[in-house]
Formats: sequence, structure tokens, C-alpha cells
Amino acid sequence: MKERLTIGKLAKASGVNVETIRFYERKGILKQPNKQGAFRYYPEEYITRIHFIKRSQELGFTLKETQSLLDLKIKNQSKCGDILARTEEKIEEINQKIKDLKNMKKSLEGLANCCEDRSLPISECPILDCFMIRKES
Amino acid sequence: MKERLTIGKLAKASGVNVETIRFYERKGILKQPNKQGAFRYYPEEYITRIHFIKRSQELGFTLKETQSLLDLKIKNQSKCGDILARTEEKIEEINQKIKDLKNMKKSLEGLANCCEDRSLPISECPILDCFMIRKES
DNA sequence: TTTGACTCCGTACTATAGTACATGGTGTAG
DNA sequence: CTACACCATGTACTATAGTACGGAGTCAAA
Repeated sequence: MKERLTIGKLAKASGVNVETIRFYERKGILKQPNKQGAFRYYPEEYITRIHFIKRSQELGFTLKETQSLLDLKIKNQSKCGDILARTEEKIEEINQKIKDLKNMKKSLEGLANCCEDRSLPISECPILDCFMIRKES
Repeated sequence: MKERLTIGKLAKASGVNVETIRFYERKGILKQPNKQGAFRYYPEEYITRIHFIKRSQELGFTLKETQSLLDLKIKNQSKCGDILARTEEKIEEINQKIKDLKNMKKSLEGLANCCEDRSLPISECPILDCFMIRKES
């Protein structure tokens, strides 16, 4: 055993499923390494690459966006500003999502306040009556 | 023409796609009405039902959750408190999502601040270097 | 050399929320 | 009565992010 990084060892080392790595390769997010013989043997840096993908997802980037981030990283014409732009777009997207969720929350709280007696039969539940009424915000 | 509400008219009246109504019926979210002849003819209240579903989605409920809301509405043992409980759970869920998004945002802003010169080649982009560093929050 | 663990590949399946389409049947207006 | 718009049904497809699995091939240790 020459301690080569097979897909199973890479998976264990980077904390993902073997199938996930194969999935990323199919999607073009990870490049298939040159095979020596029949198996894939990965350079060590693939561990970092997978961590990068996972971190990117934690930050709210989709796999597609992660791929484009990685593509930028590879192209040597890319400027640092390209990455910054992606980051700022994502911040804006997240701001919008937060706004949407806050609106939902406000509406739900309004509904919850409609309920004065939890033991009322559902036929007289004011929440369901309030349900269709939209706030004029 | 007896002005009966066929699926196409229901779709138009409630602002969804014909296929969507059929999809809801397959999922059990809408009950298929008794057919007179070969076609479905819907009572008028189906328009309200579809509006209810759509409103429920706007409030962050999934179709499955919407279905259980509608099920509660039908069962006459249900109490108003059941609906309130669902509403409060959903508020908690949304609070958690907002928290997660705010964490993402904070991290992304941290990354954006790493960038001092947009014209730097990507190989020297500090954002990508910062990427893997997690805040100890 | 044999065995057992691992790998390869393709395909199918999960969840969520629909959309699209082909084929054939129906209902009604002219 | 015929034409055309609409309906019924089933299946396949979209996006997102994987997971699961069957059957065949391979690598390495004993």
C-alpha cells in the first residue's frame, strides 16, 4: 500500500460521502484526477477543495455558484474584484431573504394574536379567518 | 353552457396553472370533486381553498404542512390551539432561519472586508484566503 | 493465488414544487 | 354533425443537492 488517496480515503478525510465526490465530478465541480490504472488517486489538495465547497455552501452559495467561484480561481485573468462582486451580490440576496422572512414572521405573529382561546373548536378559529387577510405593508 | 367550474376556469379564477391543480389533487392537498360525466366540476369554494394554499406558502408553510393545516380544519375535534401551535412552531423555524442567514451575512461581510484592492490578481485575493477561516462565534 | 474490501459506472431514487407533453376523450357552438 | 377548444391520464422533465444500489472490475494483504 503506497498510501495513495483513493476516493474512499478522500471522502473520509474531507467528511463527505463517496457518492458526493462522484456527484461533484459529474457536475464538473471537482475535476476527475488522472487515473493511474483503473482507480482515481487524488492529490492532497482535493481535501482543501472539498472543504472550500462545503464552506461555500455554508455561506449560502449554491453548487453552481461555488463552481463559478472555483472557475474564477483557476482563470488567471480574474481579479480580486470579481470575487468581491460575488460576495456583495450574495450579501444582497441574503438581505432580501431576511426581509422576506421577517415579513412572514410579522404576518404569523399577527395570526397568533388573533387567537384568544386555544380551546375553541376549529370552526370558530379566528386564525384561519385571519389567514386570508394580507397586511397592507 | 351551464357556467360550471371546470379545471381550466378554476385555474384562471384562482391564478394557478391547470397542472398545479392536478398536482395538488395527486398529492391529496385538494380533493378531486365528484365528476358529473367525464370532467371535474368544482364548487366555487375551491377558489378560496387554492388561495388558502397559496397564502399558506407565502407564510412559509410547505405543501405538506399546508395539507396538515387543511386536515385540522376538516377534523371537528381540532381545537384552535392546534392551529396556534403550528403557527408558533413556524415562527420559531423562521427565527432560526433568520439567525442562520445573519451568520452567513456576517461571515460574508468579513470576507468582503478582506479585499483591499479589487484589481489584484486572483492568486493574491485575500477573500479566498479568508474563505476557510471560520469565526469563533 | 485467493479473498475481501474497495472502486467503477450507470441508473434510479429521495425531497420540494411544480411544468410540459403526448394521446385520446368530451362538450358545446355554429 | 363536425370542428375545435378544452379535459383526462400518465409519464417525463425542470431545478437543487445529494443518496442508494446492482453488477462488474481491481488492488493489496495474507
